[in-house]
Amino acid sequence: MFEASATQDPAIAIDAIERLGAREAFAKDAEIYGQAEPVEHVYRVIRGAVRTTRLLSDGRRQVGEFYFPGDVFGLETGPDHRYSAEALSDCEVLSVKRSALRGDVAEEALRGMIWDATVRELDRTQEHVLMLGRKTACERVASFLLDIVGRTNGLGNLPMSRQDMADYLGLTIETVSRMLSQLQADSVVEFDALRHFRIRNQQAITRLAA
Amino acid sequence: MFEASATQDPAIAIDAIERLGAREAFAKDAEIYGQAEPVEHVYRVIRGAVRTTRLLSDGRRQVGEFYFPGDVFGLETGPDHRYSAEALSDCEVLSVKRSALRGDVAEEALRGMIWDATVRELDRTQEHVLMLGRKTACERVASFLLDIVGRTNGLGNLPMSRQDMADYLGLTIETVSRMLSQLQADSVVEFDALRHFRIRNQQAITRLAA
DNA sequence: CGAGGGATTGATACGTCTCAAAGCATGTGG
DNA sequence: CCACATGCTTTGAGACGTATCAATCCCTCG
Repeated sequence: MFEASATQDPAIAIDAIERLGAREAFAKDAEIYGQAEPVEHVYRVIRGAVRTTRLLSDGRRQVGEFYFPGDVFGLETGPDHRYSAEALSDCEVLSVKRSALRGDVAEEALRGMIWDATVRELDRTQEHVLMLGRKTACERVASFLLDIVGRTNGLGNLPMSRQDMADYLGLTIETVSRMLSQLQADSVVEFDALRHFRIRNQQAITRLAA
Repeated sequence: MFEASATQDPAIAIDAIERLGAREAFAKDAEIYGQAEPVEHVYRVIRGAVRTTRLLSDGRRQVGEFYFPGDVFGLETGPDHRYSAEALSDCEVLSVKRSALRGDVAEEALRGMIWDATVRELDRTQEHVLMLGRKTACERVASFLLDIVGRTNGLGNLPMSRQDMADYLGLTIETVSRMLSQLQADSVVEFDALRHFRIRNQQAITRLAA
């Protein structure tokens, strides 16, 4: 259960979800599932990007995570979703009914994939806790940019708005904007468009990410 | 794998870990495992309490979680620990070698228990993210007290220091202390000892926890 | 090309941190 | 059993970082 999935060919799991999964398309900002809805499916991003969000009663919003092609989401654990999931851009996802996973020994590979995804999710969530608990605004933004680059093959594309970034980083939109401006002024990164940047000083951004 | 564990008798899993696990005792502040050590065991608290912590390079500390009797910890996911675990008080834990879990169909119940514990861990970590990202100091402290009461059968015992609380809540020790004083002044809680309190106004603390 | 909404920048307010001192538990030795 | 020493906790004053409010900018899309 633990080490097995690390050593097996990931293509087997991909094959399993592709055989069982239904392809679905969502328009930008469409809800994929809602907070407090029952957990019925597991999803995998094919194209585009997805965010999960959670609302406090007075409207404060926290973004749980961003998901890119290949990422699995919807792994939440209770009977009901605690986060809702929305399309960041027009996107396509594969979805598999959780009930399809029960008792079928042939889908062991798919289970392994879900275990791996859960483990990765926990890992990333723990990193998120460290960031929100102990990093400064500048460090959070730097960490975020570095993380995005690492997850998207070095392309500095930001499919999310500044508000989404702020709600992920536990900051306001103005603070995010100021930090981005500052990083650019310090020649750490360079934006050639609102949502596209490149790293100009790898060493500096790595140090700033703390 | 998903629903199965929810419907099965938890006593079976408890039995499995008790049969396989080795009982170990740790003195207050002793390290159970260290950051960057290989992940070899899974643990369950028998008596006392445990904290997991993570250090930034410059010494800033984040407490990941507190664990009480019955809780499973050490579930971290990569080959190496990203958090270290320490005894909050003199305590006893059961530990099971992860390698003992591999390929043994008879230990399915134990696997189910680990799945459940991982899921609970993810759940709590997501709650932690929301708290650190979007709650005020007062709300964090109120949430924390409420959580502790919920996890320890209504006993308002705090086995951790103010510093541990601060590092869990992403605050300083002084701010935690001020918020506790304020909650007490407002008759929301009452401390009869440094580490023992009771809730005086359930409605108020629930509202403050946001 | 013009309208609209997101993003940036600026000035100020506020919450939390920092530094410092005093208070209070806990444990030790007389 | 008391007195003291030690370390943790509380309280206070001031500094700092981020939020808030407001105006302008500038992309994007129609």
